[in-house]
Amino acid sequence: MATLADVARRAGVSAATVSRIVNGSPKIVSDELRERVLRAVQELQYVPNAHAQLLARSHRTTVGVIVHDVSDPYFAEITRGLQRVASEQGRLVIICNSYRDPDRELEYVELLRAHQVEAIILAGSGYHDPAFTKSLNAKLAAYMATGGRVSVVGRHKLAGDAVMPANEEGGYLIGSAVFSLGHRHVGVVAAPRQLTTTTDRLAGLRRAARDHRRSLPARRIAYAEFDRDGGAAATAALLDADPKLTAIVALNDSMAIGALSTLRDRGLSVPSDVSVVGFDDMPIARDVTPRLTTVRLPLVEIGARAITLALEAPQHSPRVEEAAAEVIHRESLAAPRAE
Amino acid sequence: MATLADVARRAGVSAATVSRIVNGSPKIVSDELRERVLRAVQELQYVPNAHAQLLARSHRTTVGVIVHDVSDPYFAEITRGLQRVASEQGRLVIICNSYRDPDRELEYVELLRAHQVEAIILAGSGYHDPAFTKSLNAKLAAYMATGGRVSVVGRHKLAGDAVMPANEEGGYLIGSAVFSLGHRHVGVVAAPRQLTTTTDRLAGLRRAARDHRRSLPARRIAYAEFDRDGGAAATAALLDADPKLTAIVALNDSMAIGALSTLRDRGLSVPSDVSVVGFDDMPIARDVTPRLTTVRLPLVEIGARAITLALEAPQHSPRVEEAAAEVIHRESLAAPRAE
DNA sequence: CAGGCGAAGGAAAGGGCTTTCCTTGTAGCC
DNA sequence: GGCTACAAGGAAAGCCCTTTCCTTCGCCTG
Repeated sequence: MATLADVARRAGVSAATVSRIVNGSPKIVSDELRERVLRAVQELQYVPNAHAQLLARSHRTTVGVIVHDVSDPYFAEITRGLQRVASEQGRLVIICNSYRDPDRELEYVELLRAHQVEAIILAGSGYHDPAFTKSLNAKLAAYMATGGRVSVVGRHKLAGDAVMPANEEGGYLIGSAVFSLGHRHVGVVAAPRQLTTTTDRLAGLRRAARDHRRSLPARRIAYAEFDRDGGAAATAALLDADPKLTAIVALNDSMAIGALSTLRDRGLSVPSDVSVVGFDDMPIARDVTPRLTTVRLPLVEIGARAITLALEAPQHSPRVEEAAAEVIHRESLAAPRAE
Repeated sequence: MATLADVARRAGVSAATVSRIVNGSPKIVSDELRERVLRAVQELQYVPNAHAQLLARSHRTTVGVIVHDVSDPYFAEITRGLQRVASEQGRLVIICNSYRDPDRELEYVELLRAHQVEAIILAGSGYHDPAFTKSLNAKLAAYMATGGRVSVVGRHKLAGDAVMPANEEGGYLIGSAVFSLGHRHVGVVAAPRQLTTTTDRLAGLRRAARDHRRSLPARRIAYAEFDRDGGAAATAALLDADPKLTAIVALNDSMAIGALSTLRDRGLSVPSDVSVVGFDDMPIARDVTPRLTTVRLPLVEIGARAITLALEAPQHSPRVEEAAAEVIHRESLAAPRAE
């Protein structure tokens, strides 16, 4: 691998000159030397060692983002918004998938610190796990103490800037849509209960139930993995427990799609037999049959705002921004059949 | 930010000792010193600077992968297989999204080289673009000349190990399935023609047509972006040009879903009016209505094999491995209605 | 013509870590 | 007791760059 010194030797100049030319420093260099150096760079196919540069330079230009899984559309959207701002600001972003494993999340914070990132953005849901939250906080505090910037998406009980998706509000809106149509037997297909996203959305649902003089008994809430197969399994369990269900609220679109699949397998049609609603408005929501009624969160914007907060100068007190939720009405929700 | 030297000072030992303990070197260190050092590490929240480590160490442990877009399920699957092997082998992987921009692809090769990666895996489709291929080859050659390893997924005319998805074969299989049912008016929803993936799949389709004494005239092939909306637009164009179409072959599942959407908008039902088939067997293929008949490629395995090739010692001549395609029969393909 | 100034390039000091090679001290052996 | 041998820790030489001074030189000014 050719080094700066090799180039300098070949061009017959000092390392300083090569560095200045390669990096386009404002210092004036004669055209002749520039020419020679550039030729040497070409001939040797020289590429600067990024690690040496990072070590020698003082300022950082990389930010890290920890998500559950970028291939999940929810995080893909957030990441897209984030990347856009990052590019605009000349920052590189390192993406880390925690796959919802708290330990891995901890490791990644360490890794990003090791890589000297300028900011860490935590985009995954928070966990109801005091021990974990405490150690995560400790790690982040150590990072922030040395000038690192942190921002989070969602509820984390972390001292840092945050963008809050309106999960509770979204739950309330979609719940109201369902209850106001007259549904009385409503099942909820929920994600693991240790995720704050789950409890927040559920809380909104409960508030909507109360407002409509309905209740959401525990037996009508099935917890499962936060994906299509989890949704399918939870729906099956709900249906077995109460065949009279007229509506199913899934806590995200993937689970709603799983619900659709189970319903189809059982010969129940949507929405005439059972209504189904989702959450997140993933792109695929408009392409399933029936098209999914769901809650839209401005995910791209959430990502963009999270990184913007992280890149701006820190304030005295942590800033918290809300991102509004909105119900997208499609075909999968209808009034229950008259009994 | 605490450094190794800070830890050494605090523990009252040399930097060498700290390094040995932190990295678990085989050299024996007394329990007492180990104890003191570990305590200092804790107290200072020390995390080694990854760049300094990479600079000081000789061996590389990171690999880079360039894909079109990880949030595309096709690449998400490949990446998953790749990540699995990487973790098993103790390697970190850097993911780069080229968004199908050749220039960005070039830049990323440079960036990965700068980051001293051990191997580069090119997972995107090749391009029919001699100028680009040439400069990419030059960059990769320079990288390989200094000990870098390269492997590619798909056809790239690159001197390196390769895993070849059976695109031609897959095209042939799905084409045969369509033609053997008696379809005579078959439209193709194709991706941009400069992608080798497109031409390979098309070639298979043409071979199937010949075998069944049919043809695939140019007017029945519509090229568009390789995504859902591209598929929807191309389908509309095809239908406008020839309303008698009885089958549509989309070159990937996203485009097939777009086709389904256009068909639905026009009140045509699938498969009774028009059959639709896709390619890639993305997870969502079984969840749309009707369930999509498509071609499965062992994507996770392709990713795993690509990185395995890259990590193994290079052979004299580049190795090329084939990955078989298989038709997955679901509901979106049926015989054409008798006229 | 001395003195000063600005332009152009180089020397060298880091930046934080790994690792080889040394030094020191102790145990073991005849 | 004198010697070897080995265990345990440290000194210091890199790894490859950036950047801050310095030096040199030609030119202008008074």
